[in-house]
Amino acid sequence: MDLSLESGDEAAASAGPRERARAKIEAAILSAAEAVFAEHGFSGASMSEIARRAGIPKPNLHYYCKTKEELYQRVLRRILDLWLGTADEIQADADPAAAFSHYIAAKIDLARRHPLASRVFANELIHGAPRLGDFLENELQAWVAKKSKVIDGWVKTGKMHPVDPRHLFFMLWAATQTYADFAVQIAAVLGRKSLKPADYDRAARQTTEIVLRGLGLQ
Amino acid sequence: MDLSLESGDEAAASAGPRERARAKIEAAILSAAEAVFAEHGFSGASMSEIARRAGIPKPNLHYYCKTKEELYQRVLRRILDLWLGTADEIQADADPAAAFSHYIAAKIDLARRHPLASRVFANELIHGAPRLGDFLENELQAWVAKKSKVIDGWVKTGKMHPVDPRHLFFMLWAATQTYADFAVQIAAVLGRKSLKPADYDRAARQTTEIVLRGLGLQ
DNA sequence: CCAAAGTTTGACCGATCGATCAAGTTTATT
DNA sequence: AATAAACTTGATCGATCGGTCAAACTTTGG
Repeated sequence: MDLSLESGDEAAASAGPRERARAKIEAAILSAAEAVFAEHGFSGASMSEIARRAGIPKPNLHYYCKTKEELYQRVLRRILDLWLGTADEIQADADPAAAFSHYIAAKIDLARRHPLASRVFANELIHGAPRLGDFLENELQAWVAKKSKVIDGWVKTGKMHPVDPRHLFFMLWAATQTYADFAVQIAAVLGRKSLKPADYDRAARQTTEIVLRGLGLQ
Repeated sequence: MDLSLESGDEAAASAGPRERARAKIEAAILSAAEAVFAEHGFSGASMSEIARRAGIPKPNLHYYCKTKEELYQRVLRRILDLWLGTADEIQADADPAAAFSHYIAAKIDLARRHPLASRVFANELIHGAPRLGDFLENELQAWVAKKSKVIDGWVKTGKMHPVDPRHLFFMLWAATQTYADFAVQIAAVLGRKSLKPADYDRAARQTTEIVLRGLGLQ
């Protein structure tokens, strides 16, 4: 049964103090790394700063993550799983209006709760995704193909105006993630130091309205 | 009249071979710098690689641009002017539907013709705009305020559904620039090596349709 | 034709980077 | 208690970075 199998990062359920300490340190490392990678990009991020923010000496950081590349891959993988976890509402038997409403709300909520993750991913894409492996061509494309079939179905049954589902997703991704990736710009235009909950709410409401009406769902 | 005033980069109209050579070199430098900054970000970009792509030795690059910071500022300034130059169609006496159509088309055309510029700007925003000075708070905010008044006017005269113009701009910026900033992702999902003209056309058409209908303009 | 100014370039500098090492400490096992 | 394994850390390495220097070369103006 192998109950001693470590489940990765944080699920140190019933374990000795060593496992628990290790889980805590690895969590601190991943959190610090995400912040530094989001702020400075891969090249600009330094292992020294990540170690400092995680509260450990630099050689100790290398003990847990052999190379900067490996640390980045760990951070990235966590983000990709977060990314693919959304949009379970878009299914054939769902109501299109409700599904898109929920999707937009969920995506903007993701931007609010995980802005650093979004920025690391955006940074990776901007620079040509040199460290993303085959995620885009395999996992993401399959994800889009599956959801596109659902939307094509809605179109064929006259439930919404005809659209190219793929470009629709590009638009939804962009319109929602912009509130994480380009938050500085948005905050500056809105005259704030940082975005408030009301800003995200208004963004979600207006984006939903325009998109639903634009798709003939309202 | 001071006809000898150099107008900056390339307008070496009637000048000696030295001025013309200088203009050509500076153009090569800015072009190379834009490409390298877009690909690697500020920290990741190296003066050596910029010099190599511009076809000159590194000390010669420093002769034309004292520091990496100064070179980046020059590249950035050129991009910001390009950015603010769009959207002259959004004016009080214009037809809203035509104005938004033209704006979306112009923005996507900008993404197609200047993807590197868009990526440098996006990269700057993602990392908190540490080198953007007061552009966001001054120039951009004023730009948005001016255009927002126009849109507010259209709303008050019942020409379109009520919206918060600022969030509308966030959506339009995101939906159009995504075709430059995240072109790798889009190309991968569409199953292409790089985006084709038809992709941009379809993007512009569908984005325009959804937005116009969403704003009650169609 | 000559001196001054502008331009080019190989060699080099200190700083910082990712990564390693070796010696230490702490914890788990028997 | 003893041994092995896991973990910690100051010191240090070679590589690369942005930037400089001084000596050469080229154009310009008188």
